[in-house]
Amino acid sequence: MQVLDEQKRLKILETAAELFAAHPFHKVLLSEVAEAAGVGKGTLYIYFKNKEDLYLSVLYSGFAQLVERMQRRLNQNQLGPMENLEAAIREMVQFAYQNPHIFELMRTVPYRSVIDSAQWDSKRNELRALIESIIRGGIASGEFSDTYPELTARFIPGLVRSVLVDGPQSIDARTLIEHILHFVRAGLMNRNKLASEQQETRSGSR
Amino acid sequence: MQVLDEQKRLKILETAAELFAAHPFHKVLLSEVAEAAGVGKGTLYIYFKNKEDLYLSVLYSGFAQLVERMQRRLNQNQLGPMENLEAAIREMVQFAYQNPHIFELMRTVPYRSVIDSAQWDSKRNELRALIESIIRGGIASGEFSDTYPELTARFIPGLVRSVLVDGPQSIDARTLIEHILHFVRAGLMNRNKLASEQQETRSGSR
Amino acid sequence: MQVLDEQKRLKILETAAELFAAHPFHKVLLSEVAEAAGVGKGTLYIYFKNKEDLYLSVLYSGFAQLVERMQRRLNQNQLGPMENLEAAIREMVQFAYQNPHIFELMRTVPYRSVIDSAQWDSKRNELRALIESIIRGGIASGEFSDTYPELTARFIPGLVRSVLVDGPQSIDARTLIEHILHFVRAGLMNRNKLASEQQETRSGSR
Amino acid sequence: MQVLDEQKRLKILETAAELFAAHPFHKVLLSEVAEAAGVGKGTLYIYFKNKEDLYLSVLYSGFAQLVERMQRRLNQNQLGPMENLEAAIREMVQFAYQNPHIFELMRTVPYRSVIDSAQWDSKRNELRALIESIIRGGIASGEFSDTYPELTARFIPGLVRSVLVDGPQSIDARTLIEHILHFVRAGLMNRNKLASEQQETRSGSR
DNA sequence: TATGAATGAGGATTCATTCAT
DNA sequence: TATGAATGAATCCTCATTCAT
Repeated sequence: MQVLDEQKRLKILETAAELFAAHPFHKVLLSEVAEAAGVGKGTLYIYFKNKEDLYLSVLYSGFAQLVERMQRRLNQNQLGPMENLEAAIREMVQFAYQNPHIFELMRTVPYRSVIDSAQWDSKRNELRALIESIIRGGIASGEFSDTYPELTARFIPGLVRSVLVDGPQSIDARTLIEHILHFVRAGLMNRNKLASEQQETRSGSR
Repeated sequence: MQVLDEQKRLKILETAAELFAAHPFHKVLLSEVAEAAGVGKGTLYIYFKNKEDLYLSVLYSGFAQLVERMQRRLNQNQLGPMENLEAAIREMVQFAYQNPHIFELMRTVPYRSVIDSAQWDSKRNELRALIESIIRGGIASGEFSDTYPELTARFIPGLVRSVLVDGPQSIDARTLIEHILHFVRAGLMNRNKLASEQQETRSGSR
Repeated sequence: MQVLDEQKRLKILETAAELFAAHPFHKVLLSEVAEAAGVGKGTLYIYFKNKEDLYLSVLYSGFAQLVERMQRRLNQNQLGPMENLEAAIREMVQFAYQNPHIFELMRTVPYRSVIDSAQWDSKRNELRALIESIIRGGIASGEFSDTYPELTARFIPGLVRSVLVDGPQSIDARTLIEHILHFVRAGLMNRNKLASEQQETRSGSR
Repeated sequence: MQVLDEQKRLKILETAAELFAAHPFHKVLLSEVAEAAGVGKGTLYIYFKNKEDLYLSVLYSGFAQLVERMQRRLNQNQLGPMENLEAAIREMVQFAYQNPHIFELMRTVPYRSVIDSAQWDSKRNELRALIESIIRGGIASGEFSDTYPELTARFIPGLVRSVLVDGPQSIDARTLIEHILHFVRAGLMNRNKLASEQQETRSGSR
């Protein structure tokens, strides 16, 4: 199952992603995937062990993409914690709208299956860790205040997902981002710092 | 399809909920559901039209239960918006811990089906509407401030669910409730009211 | 896989036997077997695990039949060793003409497979043991002389089989039986006894 | 399909013989044959028309070898019919021990094929004819007595094979040869000649 | 000549659904 | 009403064969 033509593998993955996004697993026919990808049915079995492997590969690769995108974006421009968190949320929402089924999968891989699920778990943890590290950064710098950063790190993707349950069409991305940011900012806001700033402001205006 | 033995119907629903929560739709065999429920395969078709109907019924009945509980609690004691919201969240988390299977199923219906899934959708909307009405109540009374109450209403169950995907054992209910409440309070806090109250406080303390 | 309707199971087995006799394994379609047996394709899978299991079941049951027939015939009428051997050979040839593919299988089950192959080996050994016991009986009674009865016991089915390789049509059963008997009699003839009998005869005729 | 590299062709044949002997036709994959033979899958199609042709070629070449060896040995030293028969049997057993795969394949061709299996059949007939001619020679010279030489000619390879199905290790070649010879001698013995010789002997000894 | 990636016809197998009991 | 044996449409998957390189 060594990959032979990475280009072809990607083409299949892409095509399958579209179909799995549009229909549930058991309604997606491999014959359709093959045709849509412009390859023979047998070819699928050269690049993927079976239907399930193809499905999980779609999800894994999508997920890996998201994590990679977020990481790249964070490394790109060194910003403050809040800007980082905003960027992460924007990236996540954007990705979620483009790949609604990938995000749906964040619920965990449905069943302990073929694919090395340790690989999976680690990828999921990467996302969580990424968000958590941003939060902890903010706490360290005094900008954020959070008693349970590890819970908050799970909340954020959960907020994105909660809206997509009804399909992305139900709300536009911009609004969603804004509202999530509102909640996250409010929840992480350092009251003490805020209070002392207000104090200063009041003092200065006198 | 007049329901004949409500006890048996519930037993089937319960069993199916467990299985559908543990495995994806296409991996759940009706023969397994029947066996696990201690009925014959044919019996399933007396109580449910087909596999998909069974699936949707699981969702519907689960949500109906949750909604009913929440409504009862809210009617029980007439309180202010924040107390109501707190009660709703407590109820929801409690339910999630008691019925992890049902809550796990709070995901997209696997496919836009031939079958009329309106019934199930409407139950889901009821939950949303319930939460939303609490929020709108709070806005009306000036206690809350929220630009998109309909989004917030989706966020709340999403927060519960986001933590449970890794299994309820990963966090205790009390902590989860606290952290959700923290975020919800922060997000809904009426800054103006808060500010004016602080103003009053400061004025009064002088 | 508990047998449900033994009658139906036998019908399938019979039908499959005919088809497997007429065509090699991979040319026999289960759809054809099902149709010929007057059952649905799925029904085959109620009674047999899969195609291979069906195939091996055909062979095993055929083989068991042969052994049983031979045993019954031998028990029926208590005769001398030579008569027994003749009866066994007649039975075997007759069976071979009726079930050419079963006999072909005496070569050992093609590969260590699904079916409990210990069951198989024991059945094959039964046939061998049956013949061998007849021979040993003859040796004990002084009618036969054989240095390697265990080899001879293998020779006899081998003789039957050697002719069937070209298909039963190549020679008629009667002639085959005669010729096999000729060889077996000659090979097992007790020369000493013969000689002494001849001696007696000559003596008596003087 | 001009043969290009006889060495490679033989390597393929050898490998295929092993695999076809070890597994039934439909379980032998050409990909496995190719790999085991150390050639590409496509190469098989340069040397053989298709899978069936490969199979038949294995049989043909195996038999051709055996026939050739036997013929060479018979031509080598001009002897009497019994010595020839003995030599043939020794050669056959020896070959069987050296090439268990080929001998194992001395079974019915799996199916009456599209492909012309006449070639292979004719090789098999050559073996038979060779043995038969020895027998007929013996009959002509009065040394043998046989009502069905064509059957006997089939019996002899059948005797060899019957023992080898359980693996050659089960019996040593020398014993097998002896026992086969015993049966063949006994079966072909000219009773009249024997009788008259005995008569002579008795007469002479008086 | 040699290769092995690609192919797709062919067929085994599954499982939701039916229905005689 | 309850059952589970029977069904066969639906579909995954295999593997002999081809052909561009």
